[in-house]
Amino acid sequence: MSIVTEIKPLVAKALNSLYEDIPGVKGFNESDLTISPTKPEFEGDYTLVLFSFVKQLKKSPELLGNEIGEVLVNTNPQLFKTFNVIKGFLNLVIADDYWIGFLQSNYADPQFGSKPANGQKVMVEYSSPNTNKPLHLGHLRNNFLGWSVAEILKTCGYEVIKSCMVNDRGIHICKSMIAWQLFANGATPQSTHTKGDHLVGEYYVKFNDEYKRQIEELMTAGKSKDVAEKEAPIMKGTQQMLLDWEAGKPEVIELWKKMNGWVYEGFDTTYKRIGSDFNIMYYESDTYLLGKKSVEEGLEKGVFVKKEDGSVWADLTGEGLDEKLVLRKDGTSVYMTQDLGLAQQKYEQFHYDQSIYVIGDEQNYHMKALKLILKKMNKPYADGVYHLSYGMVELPSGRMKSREGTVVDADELIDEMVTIAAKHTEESGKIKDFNTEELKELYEIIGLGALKFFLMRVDPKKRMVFNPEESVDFHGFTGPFVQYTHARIKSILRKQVAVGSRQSAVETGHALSVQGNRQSAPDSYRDRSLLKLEKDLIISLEQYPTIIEQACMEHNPSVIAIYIFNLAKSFNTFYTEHSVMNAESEEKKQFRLKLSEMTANVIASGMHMLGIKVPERM
RNA sequence: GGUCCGGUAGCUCAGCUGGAUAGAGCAGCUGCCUUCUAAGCAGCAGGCCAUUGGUUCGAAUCCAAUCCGGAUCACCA
Repeated sequence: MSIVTEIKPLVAKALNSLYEDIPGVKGFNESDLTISPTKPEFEGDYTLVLFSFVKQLKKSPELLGNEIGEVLVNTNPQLFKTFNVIKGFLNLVIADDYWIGFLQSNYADPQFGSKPANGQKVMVEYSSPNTNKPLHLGHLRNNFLGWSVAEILKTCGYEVIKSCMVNDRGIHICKSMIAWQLFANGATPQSTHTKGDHLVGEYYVKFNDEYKRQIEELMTAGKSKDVAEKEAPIMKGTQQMLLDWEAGKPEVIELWKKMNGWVYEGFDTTYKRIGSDFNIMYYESDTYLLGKKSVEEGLEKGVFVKKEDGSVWADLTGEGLDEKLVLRKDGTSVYMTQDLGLAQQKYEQFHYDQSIYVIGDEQNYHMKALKLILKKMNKPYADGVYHLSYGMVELPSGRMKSREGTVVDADELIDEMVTIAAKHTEESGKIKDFNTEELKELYEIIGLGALKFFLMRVDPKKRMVFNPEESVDFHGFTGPFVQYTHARIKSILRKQVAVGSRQSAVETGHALSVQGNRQSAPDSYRDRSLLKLEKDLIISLEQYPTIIEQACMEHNPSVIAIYIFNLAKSFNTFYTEHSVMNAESEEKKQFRLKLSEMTANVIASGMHMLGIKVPERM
C-alpha cells in the first residue's frame, strides 16, 4: 500500500471526527482529498490542499490546517512527525522511522512494485510488419511500445499473450515479387550477401522506379496520367500475379514462399536483436478470408446492410462516423472484414478480457469503427478492444517518406547506436578487462538501451521528432545515463561483498529495524534521522508501485522512463554528496547500502519493463 | 468541409482527474575528479504555457471561439 493511500483514510477520519457535528456538513471521503508530494521549497513530505473545505466548513485555511494537522499527528505519531500550514496547504512531515521501516522491508525485493496475478487475460498485438521491405524507425517505436506494454501489464498481474499479425499477402507483396522476377537474375540473400528483408526491399524499390519510368514513357506517348498508371505493364503484371496468387498458381505460390522466407530470416535476426517476441503469429494469408462469417452474422442481426450492387456496409452515422464498407461488391474482403474475423478468432482461442492493438494513429478512425461494429454486434469482447495509438516518428526535416528515401532503416540505426556506444565506452577507458565477447554484449546493451529509451520516453500518443544527433547523445535524459547509475551502484555493492561483511550486515541490520531497541544504542539514535537527500531517494522509491499502476492504466511506458530517470538523478545527487562506504558510522553505511541496493533493484526492474538491460559495469 | 489529435524555454519533451514561485534534458555560460565509476554533480541564463473570452477563492490544466500544424473521412492497406 502506498503512503498516499495510507494517509487518505486517516485524513478523512480526522475531518469527520472534527467537523461532523457542524450542521450541513456531510461526511468526507477519500475522493474529496487532494494529497500530493510537497514542493521542494517547503518543509514537509506530503501536502493536503485545504481550499476545498473552506467554503463548506466556514473556517480559514490556516485554522483548518492547524486543527487537522494536530489531530493527525496526535493520533498517528508513528506516521506523522510534525506539520506546518502555509497559506492553504497543510504540509505533513512523515516520521523518519516510517521511511526506514519501508526501506527495511523492501530493499532486497527485486519484485518490489509488482502485483500478484489478477486472473485477467490480455492480448497485445504489435509489430505487424509487411513482408515487402525491412523494418524502419516507425516499426521500432511500435515494437518497443508493444513489448513494453506487455511487460508492464505482466507486472500488474495480467496474463499476457503477445501476438503478431504478419501482412504477408496482397498487392504490395506482389510488387517485390514481380520486380525480383524481372531484374534479379536469380539473386538470393546468399548470392548477394544481403539480409533477406533488405534484398526483398530492394526489389520493392525497383518496382517503384520501373513503374514510374513506364508511366512517364506512356505519358510521353500521349496517354493521360490516370491511364498510364493503369496501363503500365509492370502494374498489370502485378495485378495478374495477385489473381494468380489467390488462385493458388504453383509458380507464384512458390516464389511467394521463397521470398517471404527470406524476409522472415531477416526479421528473425532483427527481432532477436531488439528483443521482440511473440506467443502467437497470425498470417494474413491464413486470416484474410476470415470475417465473411462475421459479415453474414452482422447482416442477420441487422447491423450491416447490403446494397443493390452486393457490397455490405455498416452504418455508423448514428455514432458520429460515416458508413463503413465491410465487404466489397465482388464478395472479397477488405481490412475491416479481416479484423472482424481475427477478433472473433482470437477471442475463441483465448477468451481475453482485453485486446490491445498497437497501431499507428493514422488508423484511429478504422479502430474506432472496428470497436463500434463489434459493440453493435453485441460481442462480449467489444469493450475490451483497445487501440494503443501512437504518433508517427518524424525527422527534423519532416515526415519519413519511403519514396523519397528518407526512411531510417532499423538495422542501420541499431548498428550506428552500437558503434557510438563502443566509442564512448572506449573513450571512458573504464572497462579494460572485458574480453571481446563481453565488450560486444556491453555495446549492444548500451546502444539499444539508448535507442529504446529515446523512443519510449515520450508519450506514445504524441508524434515525435527523431533527431539523429540528439539520439546519439548519451548524457542527461537517456538510457545510458540510467544504465550508468545502475553500474555505479553495483560497483559499490561489489565492494561491500569483497569486504565480506555484507551478509551479516544484511541479516542483522538491527540498528535500522523499526522495532530496534533505541536504548541499547544511544549513539545510533542520531543516525536514525534521515538526511534530506536520503529521504528524497526513499520517497522516490516509495512511489514506484504507484507509477507502475499508472503506466499500466495508461498503457504508457513513458511514465516508467520518466520516473526511472528522476530516480537515477536523485541517486546521483545523493551519491555525490554522501559516501556510502565511508559513511559517518557503521549504521549509516548499512543503511545507505540498503538504499543503494533498492535503487539498483528498482532501476533494473523499471528498465526491464522498457526492454532495456542494465550492465553491472560500464 | 465533417471528425479526431496537437501548439509549454532556441531545440526535444514533462506537467493537463484545476492548487504554492510552470519543470527536465540538450544547446550556451561558471565551477567541481589525490575521496564509492565525471556517461556524473552544483550553479547561471533562458517562459505573454498559440490568441481571445468564460467558469472558479484559484486555470498551462476545464468550457467556447479563433489562428496554426497533423491525421482521417477510399469497393487502399
